[in-house]
Formats: sequence, structure tokens, C-alpha cells
Amino acid sequence: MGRPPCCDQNGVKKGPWTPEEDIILVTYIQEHGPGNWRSIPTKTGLVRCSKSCRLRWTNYLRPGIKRGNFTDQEEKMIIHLQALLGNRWAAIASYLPQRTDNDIKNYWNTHLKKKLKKLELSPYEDPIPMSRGQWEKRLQTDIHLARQALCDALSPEKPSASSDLSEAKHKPVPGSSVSSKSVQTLTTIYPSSTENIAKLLKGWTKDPAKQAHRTVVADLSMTDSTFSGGGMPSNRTEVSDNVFESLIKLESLDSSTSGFSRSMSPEISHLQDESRLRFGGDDQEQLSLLLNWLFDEAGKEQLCDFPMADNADSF
DNA sequence: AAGGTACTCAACCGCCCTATA
DNA sequence: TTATAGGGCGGTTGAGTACCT
Repeated sequence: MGRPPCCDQNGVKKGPWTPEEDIILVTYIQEHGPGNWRSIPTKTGLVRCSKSCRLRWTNYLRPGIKRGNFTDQEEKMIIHLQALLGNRWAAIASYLPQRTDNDIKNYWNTHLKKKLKKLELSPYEDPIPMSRGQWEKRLQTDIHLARQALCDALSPEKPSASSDLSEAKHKPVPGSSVSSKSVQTLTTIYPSSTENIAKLLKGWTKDPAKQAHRTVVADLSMTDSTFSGGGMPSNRTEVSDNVFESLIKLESLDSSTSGFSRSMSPEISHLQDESRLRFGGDDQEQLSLLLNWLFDEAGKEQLCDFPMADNADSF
């Protein structure tokens, strides 16, 4: 017996999500948390497949997502992780906490593949077959480089997801009607989806072709700074009012655990768990342990100074 | 300016894995 | 043990946009 469809295919809306749908989804998830995707369409009234809801959330609306403009560092990391892990985009994405697997996959397919082809450094096919020794050496190099990239990415000197998200820790919400405990719980999990949706709405209103759809949107078009607590928009509809207000309130709070640790790779999570058991430290301590591990390894192998060109020659 | 082509990326499809009854 | 549901993942598609001729 084949698997039944996750939802009734008839009458299910497909194609791009509208800001209205996004708001409904984000509001629901902020209230109830993600999961139980199957029930979301019925509970929210969204005429969408449950999978579509999940995808929209994980790839677009989820907090802490960075979009576009991959840095050189990220690029290198993706290339080397791809060499190590293959097309396991979810695993690769776990090393880049702010990026989604879909984003990385797209970036690989549209940019990096071509780039590598140009450089004739395809990770899959080498024009000259390697001996076992050469292969092992190359694999080791890849591991070193991936670790180096991870080391760079987690370096406390550079801005990261953890630092971004920890900046506005537990600000009080003056006049909030929502109980502080529940708000804290929610915002611990969803620190910045409001920021994402604000960006989305901003982009939407910029597009003249989409002006016709400006209902709720018209009132939510604002700069990022406005959204992050600077001030309230002046002409808002009643429909958007409550949603927007709740988003503002939630936005001003933050997560203690942050998206960083949540989206860490299983390997890193394992390290954290291990260190928690052994030392019972807080997040900062655990991060330090992780960094120590990295830098210890780096120290042993002079990892952070690993000469890329030198090794490239040996292949 | 118009038409054709290439590129990008959000979203969908279908398979797989896991949890549960 | 098996059937089923829910969710995750990678591959692919196609609409919108940018670029080129």
C-alpha cells in the first residue's frame, strides 16, 4: 500500500506564499511552536499542504536565517564540507547555523559548481586518477580544511549567530499583556522571525508589480530599524494591528539558548552534551570547551595556518 | 526597445527514516 | 512484527528577473 498524501491535494494552494499567509503561519508558530505540521493548515485556515508550511518556516521564516551574500569563508566551508560529506546539505547546513540547507544547495548548484568547474577542481571527478595514498592525503587535507573553516566560523572575534542573538538578552516588555514566562518561552525559541518577515514585507512592498496585494502589507511596510523597536508605523489596519503588536513585543525579547546551539551540528551538539555532563557549565563554558578543542587541534596540527596552496600542489 | 537566453531561488515532489499503536 | 503517519532530506522545477544581442 502506497503512502497516502500528506494532505488533500485538491484545493491545496501552491506557489509563492503571500505575506498574509506568512503572518498567519508565524503567528501560529510563535504561539504554539513548530511541529505537528499536519494540523497547522486546519488550525490556521491556511489552504496549504502541511509540508509546504514546514518548508516555508524552515527555509524562510525561521529565526536567525541569513539570506544571500555568502562570504568567502562560508563559500570555502561549503566547498570543503561538500567534498567531505557529499550532497548532504542538511549536514552541511548544520555547520553554518544561519544558512538553510536549501540555500546552501541552491548556492552550490548555481555558483559553486560553476566556479569549481572553471577552476577544474571538481570534488567528484579528477582528470588524473589518484593512488590510494594520494586519495588518503587529499581526504586528510579536506578534513583539515573543513575543521579550519569551522574554526574560523566559530571564532569569537567574528560576528556570529550566537553573538547576534545574545545581544538583546531578556529585555523587559513594558506594558505587555502576555505573561512574561510564556513570552520568554516563546522568544527563547523564536527570537527573530519577526525580523525575517519584516524583511519579506519590505521586499514585497518595494515590488510595484505586487502593489495590488497590499492589504495588510501596506501597513507593515517599514524599515528594519523600525521593526526592531525604533517606533511604530502610523497607519496600520486593524487586522495587522494585533499581529504586528505581538511581533514587536516578541521581537524585543530574546533567546537565552539562541539559534546557534539549536542548529549546531550533531558533532558539536554531542560535544556540548558531553561537556555538560562532565562539567555542568553554561553555554559560554561549553562554547569555550568547543573552541578549546578546535584550537588545541589547530595548535597540534597548525591547522589555522594550513597552507592551502602547498597542498593543492601535491594533487 | 524588443526578443531571446541565462540565471536565481522559492517551492514542490517523492523517497526515506523514525515513532507509534 | 507490521502498518501507518509525520517529518526530514535531496533532487528538480518553473516563475521571475537580469543580462545580452
